[in-house]
Amino acid sequence: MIELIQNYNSKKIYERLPIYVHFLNSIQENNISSTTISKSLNLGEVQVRKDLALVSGKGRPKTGYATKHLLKDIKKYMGMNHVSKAIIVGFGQLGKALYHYSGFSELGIDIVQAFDISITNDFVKGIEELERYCLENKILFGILSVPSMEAQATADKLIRCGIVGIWNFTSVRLNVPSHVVIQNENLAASLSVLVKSTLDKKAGNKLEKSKKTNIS
Amino acid sequence: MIELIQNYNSKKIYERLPIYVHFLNSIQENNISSTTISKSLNLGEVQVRKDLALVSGKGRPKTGYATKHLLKDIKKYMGMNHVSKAIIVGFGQLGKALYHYSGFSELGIDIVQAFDISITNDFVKGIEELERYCLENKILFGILSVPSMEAQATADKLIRCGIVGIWNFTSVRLNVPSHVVIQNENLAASLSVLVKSTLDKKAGNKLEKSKKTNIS
DNA sequence: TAGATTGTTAATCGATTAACAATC
DNA sequence: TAGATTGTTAATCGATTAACAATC
Repeated sequence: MIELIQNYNSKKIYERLPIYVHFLNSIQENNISSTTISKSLNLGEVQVRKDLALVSGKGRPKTGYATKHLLKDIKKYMGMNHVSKAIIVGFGQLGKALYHYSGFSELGIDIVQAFDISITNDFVKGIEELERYCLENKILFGILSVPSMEAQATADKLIRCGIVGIWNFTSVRLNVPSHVVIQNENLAASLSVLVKSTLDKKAGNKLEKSKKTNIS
Repeated sequence: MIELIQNYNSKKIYERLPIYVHFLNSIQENNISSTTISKSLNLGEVQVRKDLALVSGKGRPKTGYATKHLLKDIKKYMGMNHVSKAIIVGFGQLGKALYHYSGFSELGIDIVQAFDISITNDFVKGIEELERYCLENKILFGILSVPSMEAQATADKLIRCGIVGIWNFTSVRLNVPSHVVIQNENLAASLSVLVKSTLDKKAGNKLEKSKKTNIS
């Protein structure tokens, strides 16, 4: 008999692991249990345990996990043990806000430079310097916060500069070659989801269901 | 025989419908096919058709959907046919960027006012005016972009003001009563997902899998 | 009529949760 | 030993995709 077990680790776990990292950084205890984590973060107890088992599996019954050790394992798994350098293109209000956002560094991400067509202050370089800068500094990640009109052209340029991961804040659905990863951050759509979910709940639906009942 | 069919409409569809709205607003054609939509937005053809069937179901073989009609049906389904008023608390760089973000209005969302502890310009009111403003104007949605330290206390205050949907940009996992909907927008975690996914792809994994093979 | 396109059922894939055995 | 907690398998739930019938 041949048995094939595939232990998938879902994409969703990638969203939760940074949350654990942030939490573990904030506590003092040397040991922490999955129960405590799950309660603090409003996540399922089993889910937390499964996540941790996948990336660490060094928990001990009764005592839980060694905080430091767990943190190290999660960071290693997520590639946070070395710094990932990212640049921003489009230094409007959103680009500026992201540039100064403080939550990235504990996750091993460093926004090293911003670019824009107009140089408004010391933080930003002109777009014409983009290519040389990215190639010289081996930048892999780009944050796209330009006007929609320029989204695709700018993405194309980023890819020519060696960027392989694009965080896309524009409303344009980018076309990119298969070696490039796009993460869309559609703020307007996201707020819409909140509005609709809230209206659903007010109307008494968890999620709307339509039910057909056939009796034959 | 009793047959029970439940036609779930997933949460995920709520993320796609605004994307369709934006796309439909951008085209000139009177009719549009699901094939064209799916190609333009890089979505599965069947998925688009299923989404549209759920909210409209007025497509015609050979011609597709009447653009105007489809747009109306999606908007109605999502509650975009009336304006949802939202306020922002925390007028730092991120709050400012969101306040001036232009993508919300076509989705029926209007950010009507910003609040902060310090009144830095004409757009913002002092936090002490929050309660009266929200109650008087029947505000249901709040955007939380305050420092993490004040996140929970501010959320509590919002809820006392009648807010039932909170778009949470802080890294705090809020505790709220069951009638309140939270949508977490964890920017740091989101960029982490991009980094990890990109590193995966570079390493040649679609998604990492661990395989156990037992032969007995 | 032929072909393009919709709409729906069934199958597959992916993610979470429940149950419970293992262990410190 | 008892009890708290981990780790894992099986079951359930949710979302997408494939196959194909219906129809303009």
